[in-house]
Amino acid sequence: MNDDLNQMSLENKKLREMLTVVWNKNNTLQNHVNKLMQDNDVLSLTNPNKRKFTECEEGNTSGSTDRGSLKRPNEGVMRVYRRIDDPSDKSMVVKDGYQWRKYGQKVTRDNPSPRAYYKCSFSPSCPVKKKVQRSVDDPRLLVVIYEGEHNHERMEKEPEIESSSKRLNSPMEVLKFDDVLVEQMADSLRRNPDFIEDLADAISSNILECDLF
DNA sequence: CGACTTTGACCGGCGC
DNA sequence: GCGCCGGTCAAAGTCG
Repeated sequence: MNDDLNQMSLENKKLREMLTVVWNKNNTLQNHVNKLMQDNDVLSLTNPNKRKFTECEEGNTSGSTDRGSLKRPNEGVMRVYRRIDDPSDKSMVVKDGYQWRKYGQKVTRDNPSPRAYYKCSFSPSCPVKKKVQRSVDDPRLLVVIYEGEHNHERMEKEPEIESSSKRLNSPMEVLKFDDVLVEQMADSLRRNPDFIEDLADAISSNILECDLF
């Protein structure tokens, strides 16, 4: 009886360790996928041949030295992704605690969904603008590009969560987002014969390792 | 009536 | 110089 219990607790311990490893790998993979999605959306929002410096990846401040007429890159430019439940919803409203006034909408060449232009309407002196457009790859994903910095406080303490647009703040929302990501990853990987082969190798080698354990 | 949205026109940068 | 394209303007419409 005690042997059985010891055996079970040992197996339990092994399983827990394996789960930890899998969990860590999953996190690493998800970070990688997020990064890839961001890179992908950068390319889909801006024509790669005519990419402007003002729309480069956030945080990249290299190359900020004055080179002729080139604008300084990434000054106050921030990119945010919002998931929406209903891809047919055309409102593209993103609640972020500030009040925005729409001043234009355009269909861009490389993305069939229109891009909406907003200005911060709280203060006439506030220079912040934002652009909202659906991702060309995933219509359920809104890409919001903020330009500039607010020179005033937020209007609302917390952004209101609407059915059409949600922030990925709560654990449940993160899980939901993760589910979709995993779905997409699995789908794309299933179509890759090399991956299936590698997966089979990895599983077989893993089974051998476990047997030796 | 004021604030906001819609939408066609216009402007400037860029490539050819 | 011309055409394309993204960004902005502004008049008209809509809504509460």
